[in-house]
Amino acid sequence: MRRFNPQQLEAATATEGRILVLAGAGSGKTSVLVERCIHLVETCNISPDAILALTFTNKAAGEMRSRVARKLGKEKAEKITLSTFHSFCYSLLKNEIHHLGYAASFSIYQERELKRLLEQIAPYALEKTEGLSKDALYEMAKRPKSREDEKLKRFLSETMKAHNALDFDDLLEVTLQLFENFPHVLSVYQQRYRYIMIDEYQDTNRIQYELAEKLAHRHGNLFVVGDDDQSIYAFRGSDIRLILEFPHTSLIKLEQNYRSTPGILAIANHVIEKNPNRHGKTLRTAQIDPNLPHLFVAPTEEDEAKAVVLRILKLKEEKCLDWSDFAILYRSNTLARIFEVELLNAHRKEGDRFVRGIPYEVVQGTEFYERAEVKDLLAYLRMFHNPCDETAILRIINYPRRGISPDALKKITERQRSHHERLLHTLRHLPDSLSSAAKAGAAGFIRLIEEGQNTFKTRPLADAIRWLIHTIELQECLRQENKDDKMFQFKWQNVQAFVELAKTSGTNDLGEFLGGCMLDRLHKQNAGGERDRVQLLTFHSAKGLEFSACFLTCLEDELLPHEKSREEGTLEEERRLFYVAITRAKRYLTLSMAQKRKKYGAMKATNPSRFLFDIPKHCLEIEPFDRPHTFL
DNA sequence: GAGGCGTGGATTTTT
DNA sequence: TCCACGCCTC
Ligand SMILES: Nc1ncnc2c1ncn2[C@@H]1O[C@H](COP(=O)(O)OP(=O)(O)OP(=O)(O)O)[C@@H](O)[C@H]1O
Repeated sequence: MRRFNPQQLEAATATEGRILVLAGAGSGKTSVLVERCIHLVETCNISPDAILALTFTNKAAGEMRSRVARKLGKEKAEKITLSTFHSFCYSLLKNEIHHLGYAASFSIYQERELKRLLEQIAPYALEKTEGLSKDALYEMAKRPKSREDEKLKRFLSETMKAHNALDFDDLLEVTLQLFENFPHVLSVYQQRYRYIMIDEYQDTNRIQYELAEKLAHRHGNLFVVGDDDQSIYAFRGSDIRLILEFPHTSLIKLEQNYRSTPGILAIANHVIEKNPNRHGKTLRTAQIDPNLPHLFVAPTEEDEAKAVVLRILKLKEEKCLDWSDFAILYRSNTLARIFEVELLNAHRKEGDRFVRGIPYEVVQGTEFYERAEVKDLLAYLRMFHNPCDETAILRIINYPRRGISPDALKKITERQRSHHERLLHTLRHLPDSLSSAAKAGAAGFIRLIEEGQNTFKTRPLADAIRWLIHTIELQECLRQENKDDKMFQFKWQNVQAFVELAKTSGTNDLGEFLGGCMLDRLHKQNAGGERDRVQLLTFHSAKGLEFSACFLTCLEDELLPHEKSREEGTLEEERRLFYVAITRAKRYLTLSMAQKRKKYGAMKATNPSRFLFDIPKHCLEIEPFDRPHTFL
């Protein structure tokens, strides 16, 4: 706090009332939040468990906690409730959801799973379903516009309740319902959280707003910080008006940027200026640095990736940076692939040896959890924990094969539906028409569930998972399925990585572990291992972070602005996204694009992002493209 | 009931 | 390019 300017100081020490900090990128908003936590505890003697600080991503929450811990010590820092809205609601519901008739062991359904479920129930919920895609059904249930839509929505929520399951939106919605219907529950939390603060407030949605208002109602101390120019989650329901119209007792603006060089700030301003309807914020910097951001145009996507990697090697050497000072940013997750390949193949000097590969981390990478073998294991765990989770059950009811064919399954679910039973009940009382193979399979499956539940209750988590893998003969099953040994090895490694994840997750509680997997996308790198890695992430997930050197890649029309944004009419949001990305860089910023990129396997010519034309030429150092002479 | 093969559709962004 | 799903045969 010593280095804070007067406005920051004011914000960090104004503890009472409703305070809005509205300020541009890199002006120290998050720093203020951190110092405010410290000030409350150290100077005002507020108990850390009276503080609720909500962030947008788990990564941001983690980062904030470690910054607070540096000053307050780990013990006090851990007592602060510091998480995303979703994690906060999840933990709260674990304790309180019984009021609403769910069990604490509730599952969390992914969007995909919800869509699939909608397809299954639609014929029973609607008059006619032909011509309705699963996306259309999803839209109907989420934002009902007619009686029919309402019917589908109700049917879905009844089904979800029967499955004892929530989706991501439900975590917030159900918490709000709880607060509305059980005032005595709300009052406990209102009482407890005397100071509430929210980061990235420009990206909160209506429900988050209502939750915050309800929680802050008693003490009235609500502190929100944000930047309307960085609102990039409208597609998820965030509403910029919530910050612009936030009723406040005090408004504080921060105008000094401490993060970036003047050259970086200049292009950020040129880009965002082109948006109409802005609430003109000024950003100054006191830094002196004559360097300009760079721009290069590569012939192909592969050339672009190679060039980025070479630049990283060169810059690291020249400026003595760590790997983790570098970030490669891109619009969509799939683009990470190309850079991963080049990072893996890069040769570099370490001391006087040549080594292959640059350490990197794909931030928020969900690839691991997308793997079928991992999803299967998770489904087993979910089923043991919450036997009503029929999405999980249906996924693995015949995997590995146990004789329950699609035909048999149809008979089972038909009976289930006509008798209004739980799936497990039907599996215990099978229809006679089933083949004997299916009957035997179902009986074995029921035994497995019972044994599994017992095992997971009594044994340490990793042991129990090993038991599961052994019992279902997963290794043999994978070997048989994958004639290609390499593929088998790869999948088996993922299975083992999952066991490792459980071992290092720091919990033996199945529910807690599952929560971590679903909400946090726990990663083995999170749990330890080498931290110093080049960071690969989307423009979206870079929000709130900063890096010494940033590479903004794939800056092509159709990618940025994304072609889909054209139909949606969200060009302004795409421009804000570019602004967010630019302002992540502290010292070195390189923009790049490729003239040809593969689309569905075929090379296709590209055009430069239209946003590049918003930057005056004199603000950039435009590099001719030298085909990188690799020493491979 | 299992497994192999061929076709057509897919990719935005996240908790 | 890849994967999911449907159709076919054993
Ligand atoms: N008063 C200050 N003096 C020097 N450096 C500061 C000061 N305040 C903040 N900083 C530094 O400026 C950088 C940006 O701060 P911070 O991340 O808090 O900004 P922010 O407003 O939250 O940014 P964004 O909106 O982009 O998330 C950080 O590296 C921080 O340490």
